[in-house]
Order: sequence, then structure tokens, then C-alpha cells
Amino acid sequence: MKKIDILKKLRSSRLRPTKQRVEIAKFLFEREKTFHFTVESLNKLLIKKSNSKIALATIYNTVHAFKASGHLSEVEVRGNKTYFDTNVSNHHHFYDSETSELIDIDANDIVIQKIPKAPNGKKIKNVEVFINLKK
Amino acid sequence: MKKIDILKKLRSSRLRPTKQRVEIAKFLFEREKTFHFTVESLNKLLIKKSNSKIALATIYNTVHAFKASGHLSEVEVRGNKTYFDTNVSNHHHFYDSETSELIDIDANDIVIQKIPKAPNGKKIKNVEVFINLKK
DNA sequence: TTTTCACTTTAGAATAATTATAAACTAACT
DNA sequence: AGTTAGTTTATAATTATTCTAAAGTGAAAA
Repeated sequence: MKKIDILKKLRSSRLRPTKQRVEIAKFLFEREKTFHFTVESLNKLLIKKSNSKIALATIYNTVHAFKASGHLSEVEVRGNKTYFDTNVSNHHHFYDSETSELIDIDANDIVIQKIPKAPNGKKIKNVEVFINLKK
Repeated sequence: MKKIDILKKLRSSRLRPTKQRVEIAKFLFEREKTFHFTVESLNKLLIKKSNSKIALATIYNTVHAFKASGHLSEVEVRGNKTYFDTNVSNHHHFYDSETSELIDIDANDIVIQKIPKAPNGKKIKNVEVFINLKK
């Protein structure tokens, strides 16, 4: 993904392409494979990569803005930290609680045959499958 | 579930049946339906029910002890609080993020037809399905 | 029983993740 | 260039949870 696309992605989300947002967006989206992270890990990686430090609050703001505009998804994981995922398509996860490692599973690799209907007047938004791992 | 069973449940878990543990255990396990809660909600309910207040740290300790001995399960839910469930059998959940409501789904009500194999030397511990709800 | 002692409870301090605040800054429209 | 609304920042505040150390209490032994 090129820089020009980053700018388009930001503008299309009504996010002003500030220096910080561009730096974070380039770091997150200019890569081949999907990327899982927490705000804390992202902060450390950004410091290591560019030597400049962006305020933690800005990272929180930016990550949440990307989530709100659909460029990141939030992954629920047992524990206290919040994980994000650059893969925003419908998919599932392996989770290894020993290493806190999260691995994507393509939506096509899990087929659900039987599913209950939603309770009283509610609808199903989506279905997430977690395959918890052990050694 | 009778009081005597509560005592057995505590003793079988190598937990001394102190006044506080018995009170918490009775509140959690002397009911027909499964019960979902956070430490905070449990604390409020205990205060409302018995007018006595048990130290928060004790509630954390006790709930974690019940989890360690298999009388409670922990449910991962998007968000910052940790949910617990008195249903410790293998099962799944509906989750309504608008109301933070968690509803059990019997393991038999979801059938998975196709599942990927675990990565490199790891094994599958269990599979959890979340059906996220909307209006 | 009483004594003893390891296990518990408790209030409050400490920690960790996240959010709020308010002042300084900046993109972008005019 | 000037204005303004949106943004970043350091710091404070908040929230959930864990730690600590002193006081309390089951239950095994005397």
C-alpha cells in the first residue's frame, strides 16, 4: 500500500492526515500480512522504528478512529489488554493464551452447520469463533 | 443446591468454608439458571441482598478460587471487565454489546462442520463461538 | 476444650490500562 | 495570510484489578 493510498484512506474516513496519523497508518497498513497488536505494543514498535515518540493518547485516539472508520477491527481476547487487527474482513482466530499470540483464520476455513436463532427481537450481527490452543 | 452441598463444594476445592465464601457461594450457586456476572456486579448484588459488605479483594479472591477449582468459568467479552459464568460445561454465548448482556448457548445448538487444524505443534484446547447481536 | 498456626479477610495502597482535560498546535477553507 | 475547527500533547483522572500487611478465624493437635 502506497503513501497516496494512506492519504486517501484517511481522507475517506474524514480523518485529517496529520503527521502522526500518517506515520501510524503507514506502519499499520504498509505491510503484506495482517497485523495484530495492542496499543502498548504498537507504541513500542513505533518508537523503535522511527525514534520519534507519539503521545500514547494520540495512539489511542488514532487507533480508535481507524476502528470507527472500519480500517481496524477489535479482537476480544481473554485478559486485560485490547487487541486490534488490521484484517477487517470477517474472519476467526486461533488464540494461544500462554504466549498471548493471535493467529487469523480465514472465514472459509470454518463452516458452521447449525446455529441457534437470535433471541427476542434481536438479530445476529456476526459470528466469531475462537480456537484456544495449548501445547 | 442446599447449604450442605455448598460446604462440600468448598471442601472439595480445598477452600475453607469461611462466612464470606459460604455467602458468595450460596449467592452464586443456589439458583436454577446459570448466572453471568462481573466482580463489580456481584459486589453490588451481594450488598443489596444481604446488606453486609464483603471486601472487594475477598470477592476477587473467592471468584478466582472458584474459577481455579472449576466451579466458575471466565468468559471473554469485548470490553474491559471480566465476566464469569456459573455454567462450567462446554458451551457458547450470545453477546449483546449494546446492553452488555451475555446469554448461554448449549453446546449442542451449534455444530461446526469444518475446522482448521492447529498450527505447528500446538493442540486445540477448546472452541468458543460468540454470536454478536444487534437490534 | 484450649492452643496454635496456616489460611483468610480487610482497608487501603499500588499498579496498569484507558480516558478526560485543557492548552498549544496545525490542516484546510476562505 | 487569517481564521477556525480539528488535533496533539503532557498530565491528571478514572477504572479494574492486584498487592500488602495487620487483624481475624477455621481446624488440627495437644
